[in-house]
Amino acid sequence: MKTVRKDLLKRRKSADIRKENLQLILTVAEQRFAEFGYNGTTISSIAEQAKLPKSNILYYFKTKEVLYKEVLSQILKIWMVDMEEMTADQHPREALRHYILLKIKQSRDHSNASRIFASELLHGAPFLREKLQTDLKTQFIKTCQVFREWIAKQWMNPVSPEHLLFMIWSSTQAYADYGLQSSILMGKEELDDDDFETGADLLTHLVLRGCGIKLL
Amino acid sequence: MKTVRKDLLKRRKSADIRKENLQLILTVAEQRFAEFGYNGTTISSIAEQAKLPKSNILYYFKTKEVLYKEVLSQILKIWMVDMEEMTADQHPREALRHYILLKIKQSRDHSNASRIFASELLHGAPFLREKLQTDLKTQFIKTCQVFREWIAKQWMNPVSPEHLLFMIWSSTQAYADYGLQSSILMGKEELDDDDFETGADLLTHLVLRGCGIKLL
DNA sequence: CAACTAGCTGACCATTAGGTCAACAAGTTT
DNA sequence: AAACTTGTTGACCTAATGGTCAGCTAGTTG
Repeated sequence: MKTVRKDLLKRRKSADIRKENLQLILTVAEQRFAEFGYNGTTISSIAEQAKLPKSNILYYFKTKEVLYKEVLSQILKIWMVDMEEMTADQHPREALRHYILLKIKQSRDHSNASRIFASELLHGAPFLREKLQTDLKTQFIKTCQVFREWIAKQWMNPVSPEHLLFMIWSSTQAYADYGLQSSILMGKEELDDDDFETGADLLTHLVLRGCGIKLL
Repeated sequence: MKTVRKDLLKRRKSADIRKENLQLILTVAEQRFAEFGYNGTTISSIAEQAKLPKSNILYYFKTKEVLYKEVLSQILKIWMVDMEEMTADQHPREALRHYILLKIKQSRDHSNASRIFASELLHGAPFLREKLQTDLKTQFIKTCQVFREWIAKQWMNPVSPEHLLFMIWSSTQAYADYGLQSSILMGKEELDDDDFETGADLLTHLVLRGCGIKLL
């Protein structure tokens, strides 16, 4: 295999090799961690699936913990981006609708990342605590502030910003976390596009109506 | 210790011993599994916390898997009870409000159980799949049917029963699963009674208004 | 109280997992 | 192409973990 590649595609530069392997390992690791959790995932199993020897994984990531943290840090970024887009000058009708849609899409498109994040929280966020207390908290406070301004402008009813945000997070997150349960209960192999759409619609509707936001 | 107990409380009967120890082990195991997951929990750590020798745990539960399954099966029961209470002849206003309240209380009072359940689902429900497909699915279908009848009676808008139920599950469940995250973000040690109440109120409000159920 | 059963436990074992290392191969630089 | 850096890997080590077992003690029963 490798010799073939070498012959066909010339020799790979060191920098490329590094980049490719890092990416490969991170991708595979994300899959495994999502499915089996931190303790349930072995370096060997990652190696096997990546078709690399175990030692090679350890060459790029000194320890399993380092690898896991690397995976995690990428996830938190993804998780926070969408929130930044909501600003006080937007109308909550569009802003919330948009945010909910993005968040549900994320559950579909980055299901592994979402699940790792959830699992981490579930078990007390041992590796993520600090970042939660700093990065995410900052963003959280900002977003709550946006909600408060919307309330001040009487664009929405005075609901608790914190709890509203939790509620949106959990409901959207659920399409990743509990996607399996849902599909089992509905007798499907997997949730389909329609499910994600119905979910997004329902949630948007509940939130907008529940917060007394005019639907236009 | 033991000799003291024996002297003070007479000798314990075999049956009692069995019952007490089983209960003790199950309780401790639930704590550990909730905090560290299946793979992250060692029999030794359970033994240590229960102040029993490891062998004694293995005496009552042949394997770790057996113990875990026993913990799980108790959980699913708890998880399903509340749902049964909703029936078509009740008005959704009271029925849903009541259900949401119970479910959130459950997140508070049985936080460990809730988290184990969540973790199990998150990782593909390896030990629970069957029971989901049978017991829970049956109840799920029943409850969706109740929702449909409410819709037929025009007591609520025609929303997707399945997705509505998912949404209630995830939002209430969140107070157990993400309780830690929430408290970190709000700068508290723990979620307090007030939080649970605010959460329940908000969610109830969103659901009732969002489903067009008259608030009285 | 003798025979029996249930509860208890330390010593032991096999497997596995994370991680090290030394030696070699492949790229890079001068 | 020699010297050097980066990438690769199998063999090896150590610690932990799930689980067994033989022998013990404590309750039960005829």
